[in-house]
Amino acid sequence: MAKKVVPEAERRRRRPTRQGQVLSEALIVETALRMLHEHGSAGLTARRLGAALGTDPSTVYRYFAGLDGLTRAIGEELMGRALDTWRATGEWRADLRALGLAIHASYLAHPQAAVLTASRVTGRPREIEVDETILGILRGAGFPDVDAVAVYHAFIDLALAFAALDAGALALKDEARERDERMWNSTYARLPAATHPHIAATARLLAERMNRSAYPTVLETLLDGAAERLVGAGRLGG
Amino acid sequence: MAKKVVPEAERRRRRPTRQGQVLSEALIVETALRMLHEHGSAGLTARRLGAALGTDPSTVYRYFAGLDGLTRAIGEELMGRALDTWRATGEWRADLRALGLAIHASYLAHPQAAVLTASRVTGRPREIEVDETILGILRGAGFPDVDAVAVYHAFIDLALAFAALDAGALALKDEARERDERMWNSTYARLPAATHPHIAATARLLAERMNRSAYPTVLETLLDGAAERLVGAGRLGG
DNA sequence: GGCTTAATGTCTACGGCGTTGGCATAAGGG
DNA sequence: CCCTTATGCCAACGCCGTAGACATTAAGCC
Repeated sequence: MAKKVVPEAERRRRRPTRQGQVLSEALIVETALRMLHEHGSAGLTARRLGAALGTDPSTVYRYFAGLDGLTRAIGEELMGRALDTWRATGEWRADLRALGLAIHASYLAHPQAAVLTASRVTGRPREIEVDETILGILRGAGFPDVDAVAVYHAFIDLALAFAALDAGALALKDEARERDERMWNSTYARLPAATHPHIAATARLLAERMNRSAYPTVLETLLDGAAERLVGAGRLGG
Repeated sequence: MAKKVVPEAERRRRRPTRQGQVLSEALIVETALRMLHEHGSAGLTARRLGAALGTDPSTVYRYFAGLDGLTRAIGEELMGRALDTWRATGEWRADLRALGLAIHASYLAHPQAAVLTASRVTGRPREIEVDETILGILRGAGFPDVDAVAVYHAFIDLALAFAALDAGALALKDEARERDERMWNSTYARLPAATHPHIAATARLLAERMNRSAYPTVLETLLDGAAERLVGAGRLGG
């Protein structure tokens, strides 16, 4: 832990860096995102961040409790961006679908960052806002609380899990360019039918499909399941 | 990259370490897994591994192309273990369910290792074997190739994505003990109903549910969806 | 059994990392 | 205008992954 981290809200003095840069949490997060894009998911280092900000590396520790704290703030930022692009329509299925895709897309827009953050629960405001929103959609649609919580749990974990998985693939593609991308066209497509009949038989279909995300399909399946739960509950409840 | 990595199969000379240890890929992977358990997911370092093996750290590079190569071998090992605990029954739904749960369980048995490997596609033998198995189950059950591939894609990505997500939570719990675990009982349970009515209304249900994995539920939903796809295809095809 | 050769383990070193503690300084309140 | 202290800067610590040169010894051959 650094000496003491002053929360952004209580910050008064804004002493500029030797190079004239005035720091803030937002600026640091933004710069970190850019560095992740430029140098890959392992490229976020205090020293490089300092250089990019025109600052001594250790200054970052006045704003975040270590790089780990910065990482959590980045996750919070991505979640916030998802929420900002989303609009409610009142139709629960459409709203959930759009929100799920927005979260997924927001993380995939910064795959190198997503790799670091998507599987972490931060408990920060924007993340809580997303949770509240999802529960609101479900309870508003008439799901009994037990079902609303069950669907919420599946929904949010699905979104985050696929965000992390797909971001991993995408980040790898950017970093170790194409090595992985061609796996399905090279390694898998060349397996002999004698030892791997099923892969051999479907190689073309696999190559077509495996470079896309399974998330939209799985999400739709989940929504189907939820819809059935809803009519079931309706029958019982009223 | 190290100087040159000799594949395990072509290894002849087995010169023991100064401390009498005879090395092998298997021994190194096993030791790495133990170290991950003992020191957490960031605790796998060449130096520590060397110490645990009674070896100079750089020796590891004779067996793996860097720690990254070792990491991939660990992933392969976990996937192999999942396959080894699984038995086919001939009933596609039961077989898929069991295989999915086996993969998930195998990774969660070593959460710190799973965090490092679950979102990486290795293209190594046991991983390919799993893929072949899944496709075999689906095609054997009568799924047309297009559907088999679609369900396969959703199935394997779902298993890996949740393995990574849940392992992340579990590894965190072991390392930063309970800080995260109590999130749902502390942070979330204390949100005022005025600002977060839906979370407040369901706080008790959330606390109960959020510390378990959503994977079994989601997997079941996916299998439901697949079953409907199958009867649909049956109607069209025959 | 002795010789050769190259596989394997060991040593040393490089550049980079996160993080801390002490210090200088200038912003803002009075 | 002075005081306080938040804030930025500096130097240093103990890690890290990994490469290159070197030492040793097992295996293959006669």
